[in-house]
Amino acid sequence: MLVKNDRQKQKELTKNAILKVAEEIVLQEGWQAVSIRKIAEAIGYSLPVVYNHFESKDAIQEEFVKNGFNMLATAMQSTKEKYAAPEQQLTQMAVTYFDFAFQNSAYYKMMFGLGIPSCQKAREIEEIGNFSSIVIATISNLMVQDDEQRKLLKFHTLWSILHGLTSISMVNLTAAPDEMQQHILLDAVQGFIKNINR
Amino acid sequence: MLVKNDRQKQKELTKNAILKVAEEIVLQEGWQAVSIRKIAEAIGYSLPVVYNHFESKDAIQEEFVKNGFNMLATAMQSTKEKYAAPEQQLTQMAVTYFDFAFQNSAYYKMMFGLGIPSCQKAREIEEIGNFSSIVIATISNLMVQDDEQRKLLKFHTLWSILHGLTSISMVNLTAAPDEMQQHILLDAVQGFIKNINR
DNA sequence: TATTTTTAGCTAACACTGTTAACTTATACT
DNA sequence: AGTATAAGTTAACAGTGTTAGCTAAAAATA
Repeated sequence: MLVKNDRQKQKELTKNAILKVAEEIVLQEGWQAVSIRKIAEAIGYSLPVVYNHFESKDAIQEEFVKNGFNMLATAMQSTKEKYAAPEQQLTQMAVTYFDFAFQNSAYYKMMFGLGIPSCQKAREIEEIGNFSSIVIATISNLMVQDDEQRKLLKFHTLWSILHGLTSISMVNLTAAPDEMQQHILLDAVQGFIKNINR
Repeated sequence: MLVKNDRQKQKELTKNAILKVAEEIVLQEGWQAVSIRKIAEAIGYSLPVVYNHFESKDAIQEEFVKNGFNMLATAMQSTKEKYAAPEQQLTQMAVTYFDFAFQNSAYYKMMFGLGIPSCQKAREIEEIGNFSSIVIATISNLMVQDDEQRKLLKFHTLWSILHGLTSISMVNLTAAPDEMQQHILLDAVQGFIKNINR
């Protein structure tokens, strides 16, 4: 005979179990490998029990998104409190962001819908090389010293800026209006160009 | 009676038809909604015919990635040729990149495995707001003028930089070694800080 | 305490999915 | 004309998300 509180406690327990199992599968095989049946078996219940805790598979993903952003927010907040100067705060918060993404990659992938398109093969696609060359050639003309390593670094920086802006506004996470997008783009690229020779 | 050339022509034709159908479905419902059966019906053949042109569903996606990077490369090359000064080249190439992503969003989503996590709901998740506030508060301390609109712009710029770097190195598209990642990150963020007051 | 109501859990099914094996039909070549 | 080859078919396997309908146990009521 369970009191109301014990019930709720039990419910939360299995809910956490579900999320934990899902996280493990995501880490090893990706979100598409997560199945309600696998989860059910892992937590020792039959299939429809999962639906008592989550309305759908998408709802599980949504939980990851929410939890993920909460974890990220608290991590960055605590980093911020360790430093006084805003410059240092921002720089260290950037490191925290990056670390969070890789230490909790299951969450990060959910948060931005990264489907991991064949991580293994991605590097072998030569078409990407063509694209890189064109950009690197242009960057090269802006740089005073001819350091191959630095060119590569600058290329990756620029590509990150472009892809980041693009995918964030594509996933529609922000409420930024359309006319703002162009400003963000130019703002970021001009900052990149200004900083290109250190 | 078809000659060898006609055969190959026919084969390429249906291959293109497959890709076109896939593209349409991706645009309207996303990659996960693409099914071999839907494709087969749309091109007027039975199911296994699709497998004569593509080894698997993943192979179709890979074709999108390759074609996508080719299209992107040629678009950026042609933009580059329209300008003389490297600063202008780079700026306009950034615009081209951005435009490509949205005009060919089916391709771009494939190229980076963007799964579109509930585009509709994404904006309603308040957890994202918490995260934003923390970063904006820090950015605010670095800015001399107190323009709310500009703060938002700078936040999106920084977030784009962070997410771009993170997801590109997570998808493992680049051959950048691990110790370079940190450099890219700091390079980008310091460029951002330097440029924060225009 | 006995009876009803609510809850928890189950099995079984539906309508899909990617993928493949085995068969049939039409075309091309000797 | 007869045979090899290619093209295309149906049917099945193993898996997916999701739901309807049933059973057994616990909680609440009388």
